[in-house]
Amino acid sequence: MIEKQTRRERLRAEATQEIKKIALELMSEGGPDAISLRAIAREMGMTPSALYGYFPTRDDLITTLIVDVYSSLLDVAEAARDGHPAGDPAGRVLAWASAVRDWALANPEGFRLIYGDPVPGYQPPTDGPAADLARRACEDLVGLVAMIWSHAPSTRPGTDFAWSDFAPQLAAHVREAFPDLPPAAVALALRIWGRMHGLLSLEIYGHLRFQTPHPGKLYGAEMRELIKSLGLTPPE
Amino acid sequence: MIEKQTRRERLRAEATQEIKKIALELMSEGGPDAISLRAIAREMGMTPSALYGYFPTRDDLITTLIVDVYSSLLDVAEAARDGHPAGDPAGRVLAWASAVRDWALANPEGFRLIYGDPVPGYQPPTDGPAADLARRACEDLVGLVAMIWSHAPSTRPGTDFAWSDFAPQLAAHVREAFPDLPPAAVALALRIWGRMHGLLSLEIYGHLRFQTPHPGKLYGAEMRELIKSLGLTPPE
DNA sequence: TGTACATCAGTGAACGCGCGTTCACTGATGTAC
DNA sequence: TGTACATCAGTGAACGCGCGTTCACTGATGTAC
Repeated sequence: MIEKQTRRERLRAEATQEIKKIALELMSEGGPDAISLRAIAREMGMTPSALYGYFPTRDDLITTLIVDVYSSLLDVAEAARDGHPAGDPAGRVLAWASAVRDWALANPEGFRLIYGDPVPGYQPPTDGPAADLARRACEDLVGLVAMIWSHAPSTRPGTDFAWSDFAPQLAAHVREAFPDLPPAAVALALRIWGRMHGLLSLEIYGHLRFQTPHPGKLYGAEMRELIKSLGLTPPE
Repeated sequence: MIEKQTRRERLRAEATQEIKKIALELMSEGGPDAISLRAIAREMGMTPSALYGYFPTRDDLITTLIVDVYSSLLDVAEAARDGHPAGDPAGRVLAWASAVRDWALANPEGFRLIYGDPVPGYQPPTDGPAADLARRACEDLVGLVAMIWSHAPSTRPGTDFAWSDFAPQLAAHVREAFPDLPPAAVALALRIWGRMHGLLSLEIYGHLRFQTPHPGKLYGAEMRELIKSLGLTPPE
């Protein structure tokens, strides 16, 4: 009996998964606004109203989609980073950065969902799970920078940053987790984020198409130069 | 009589301008898909069908908008660059980069129009004026790098790039315009583009909101470190 | 300067479309005795 | 094991909406004599 109850739940979970999968496919074909409940229903051979048994509203679907997709990105990136030992900071950073790009190329719709124009009419919640994930991404980066900072204390970007240059919540969190880290390290983390995001979003949005057939080479060069500028030696 | 003929044309030009202005306002309020002929007509106190006297179709409006906006960005950036003498490469680069950011902050809708998700259902032409403008932007950047290259031949990013790493058209154009420039310089130009675009699009799309109250300081630090890494000394 | 005609900006009604969402319902799947 | 009931996934019709685009038209502005 419990098993049968579970069967219903399993079917329900599978249907939910299929809805999300089809939503992403639709988006990959027609942009963010192609995610319509009617189109999903059509694709699934269902009635539009049937979807209301799974998501109370279209915006809830979108929110769920973003959280799912963002989590998967971070999971993949963190796993790649942790594939290298703590003694190999350059390897950890490069693995993390490469994983982010690989994921974005494999899931361009997901990348657009997270970083692109908000879906028409969709207002992202300022708190809640999505904001938590953004914070987690930022913490990952600061963690990587902290690791580098402790390994290669030689050359440092000299720009003077103060804790007041960052959001209070971020500043407080960093100072607690990494008491020895100066504000300039946080600035560096955000700048690294910018460097990755820049080449990546140009590539994903097709703006490098007419410039280079090997966007990955640019990305790699950028990351390796970053490593070098921090006093570490990148792998071959 | 010619004067009266001209008057009609002037009114027509003014109406065209107003259509475009309102389209951008609508987009700034409601995202790219808020650009609807009906909404524009509503805002102008006209009938939707009246707009067909100015643009044959909605997509033509969008294309015109993109070209307009992109041109204004490049005009502003080039003017800022040319406000510094040829003997001051760092000044020229920084002025150019600052102007791009200032423009983007003043015209976030324009930035999204150029670099964001394509407007739903809109397919950007692979050639034509929009592609020309992208090429012009790229040439500006390569020009700046060429200028730096000739001023500070000391430290060079060592990554090995070949001409085959770039689109044939771009490679040919650069080799003709700057015969002494190595492929690595073109790679550097694209990487600089990425650095600017990264922080800028994170800022414009609101992803830095919860991280820092002074995104401009990050951008400035990034640009000044770039200058330094190329062996130039940034202004104070 | 005055009249007859041409131009052309804008009107208003209509078309077919896809959308999110609601609501009363049917019928199959699971549960309790 | 068999029957009576509850649950709940999915149906199908309907709502009101905004959209791009068309088409025949009106009426003001400009032109030619």
